[in-house]
Amino acid sequence: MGYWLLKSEPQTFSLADLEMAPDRTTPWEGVRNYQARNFLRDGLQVGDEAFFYHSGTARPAVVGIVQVVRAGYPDTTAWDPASPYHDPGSTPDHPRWHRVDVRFVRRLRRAVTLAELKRYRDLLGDFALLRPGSRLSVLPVTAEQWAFILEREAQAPP
DNA sequence: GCCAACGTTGGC
DNA sequence: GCCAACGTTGGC
Repeated sequence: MGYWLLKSEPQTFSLADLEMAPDRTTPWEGVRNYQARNFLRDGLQVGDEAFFYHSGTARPAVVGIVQVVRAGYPDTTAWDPASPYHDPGSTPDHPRWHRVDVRFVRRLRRAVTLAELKRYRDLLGDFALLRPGSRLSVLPVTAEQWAFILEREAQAPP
């Protein structure tokens, strides 16, 4: 089973929004970066778990856990001219962008902030989130990194 | 609001 | 294929 991290700006779509969504499930769509697209299309499998990460805030942090309930399938918002994610280069015959469906699992007992993760950079190894200038909105997490962040959750903030 | 990092575009 | 210009992301 794989582990991932999904970024979202809470003002656009927050963990609370997911909690209130029908079935507590949402398509993870609108990703328009090829590397992230490849993870969505080929990497994330049903049953995989992902951290829900809030970016673009004063306190960027891992705030929850979601589970993949549908593996990669075409992102139809790409060929919807009314969608902010419209991309005329993607067509039903040749979809360029993909999405997955994720379901809310739980909120973390406390947010584990980016600042905190940076303090433990040495213990986290090569973590995609901590790479300089990393802007990937979908990124892989190793089993060790996953376990470590859950350990941090169980402890008092540093 | 600023700025660094990065991806994409398009001229050549 | 190179590279400058531009737009976007996202932390601070």
